[in-house]
Amino acid sequence: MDNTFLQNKKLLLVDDEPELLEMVTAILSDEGFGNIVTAVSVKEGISAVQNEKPDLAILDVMLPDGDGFSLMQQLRTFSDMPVIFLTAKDEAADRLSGLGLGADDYIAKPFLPQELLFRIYAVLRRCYKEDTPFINLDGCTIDFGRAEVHKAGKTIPLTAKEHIFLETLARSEGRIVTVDTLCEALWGDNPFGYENSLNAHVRRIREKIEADPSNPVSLITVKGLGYKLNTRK
Amino acid sequence: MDNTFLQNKKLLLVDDEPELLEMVTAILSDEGFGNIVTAVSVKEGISAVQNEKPDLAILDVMLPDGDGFSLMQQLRTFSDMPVIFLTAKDEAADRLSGLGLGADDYIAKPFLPQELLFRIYAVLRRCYKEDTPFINLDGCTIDFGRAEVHKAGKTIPLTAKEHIFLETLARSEGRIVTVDTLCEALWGDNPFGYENSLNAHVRRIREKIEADPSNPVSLITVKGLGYKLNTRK
DNA sequence: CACAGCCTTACTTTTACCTTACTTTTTTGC
DNA sequence: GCAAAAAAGTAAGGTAAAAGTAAGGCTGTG
Repeated sequence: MDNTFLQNKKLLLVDDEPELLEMVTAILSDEGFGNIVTAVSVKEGISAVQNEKPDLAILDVMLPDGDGFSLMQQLRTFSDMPVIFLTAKDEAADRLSGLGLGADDYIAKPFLPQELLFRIYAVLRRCYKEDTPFINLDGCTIDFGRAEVHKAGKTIPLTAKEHIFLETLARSEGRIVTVDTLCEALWGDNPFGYENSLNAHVRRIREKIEADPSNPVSLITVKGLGYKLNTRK
Repeated sequence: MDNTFLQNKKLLLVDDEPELLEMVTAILSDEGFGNIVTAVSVKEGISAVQNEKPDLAILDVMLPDGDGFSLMQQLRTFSDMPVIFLTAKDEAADRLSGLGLGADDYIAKPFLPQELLFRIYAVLRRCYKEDTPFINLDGCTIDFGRAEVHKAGKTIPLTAKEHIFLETLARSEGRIVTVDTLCEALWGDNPFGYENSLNAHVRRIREKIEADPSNPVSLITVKGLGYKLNTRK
């Protein structure tokens, strides 16, 4: 199983013991995670989530100014990021409060480095499996890492906008993505007046990924609703 | 947190101890899971996955004709369904083999029923949170995320108006929705003079979702009041 | 039997999207 | 910093699918 694409996810670690922070950070860096943020309190944790927007939070249950559970509850008011709890005491009551709140996993100290890593991978994999760097379409494959389309032996480069467009569609594999959502992904806060430009991009993308751009089989328009990307498993 | 939508997921339980199968099945049924399949060996497990296509597998590590790990490895050759291991001995080595293979979680016996449930929810939520909402009707299912009807193996696309119409009805499943409400959902602020057009849509929708459009069983008219959508299950 | 309310079907209109060529903007290489 | 190339955006005419319209036909009710 190739998990390397998960290593560029940003991890947030909240614990008040400096040695533990250091140890875990070391384990994670060794493994290849290059994007680790730490915090030592509930307060710091909250602002770290808001400012850094990590992809996964690993929270100690015991914190100086509260506990990991209340930190998580506060998080949940504005984010549904995955959360793993870390705790000194392996008590059933604690496990249940954490999992009951909707945590994704729970690890009791002391833990083996390998177990921590595996659990992190398991959670990340499930949460971000759509971020895989490759997808297969009917007559071609898209390599998001390289921003390339491979079709009939040829390699066709994708432009920036095309890349975002396809990524947005790929993230909700097969389901309809509205024009509004796409415009927002492409043009940000003020995504108005670009509908026509979107059309032009659709055409150009079809020329790259479809065998017959005028009769698309992968990038499908759903009149009045949006577009969808048919992936081939 | 509302997890009820996860309770119609199909669970596969593989264990060779009848009492444990029975106990876990009882826990799950009590909780509201209505779709539980069991198997007692690696061989049975494999064929259960192929025939029943469950959404989650809960595997005992010890099985008469092999172990849960090899069962999982065989599964992985044709499915990436989520897997939770269940084991008598809580040994680190076991945990690591399971998680290392890409299992989603690992529960040591004896476990608290609550913990089992929470971990099942955590895994299901993670894996199916983006599931498109869909509903089952008498002879077909409607996939709203894809705007498609699946009937007798065929996939029939829904148009924008049909989509809104069905969504409006589905939202108050089974109850009567007035013509006024429907018109407002379809034509917004000034929903007058469209009653006839609504009729036409009703007909077209029935052609898509009913076995016999002239004798509807799902999309029912309630004379003088409106329409209702009979859902199954 | 007459009427109301809905069904059915064929037909017309409309709208959302396609297509293409062209213009403007951004990026790249020298 | 400039010119060339690439990417992105704009505009206009075309088209087919979707929506709307209308007319005649059922069916149950008073």
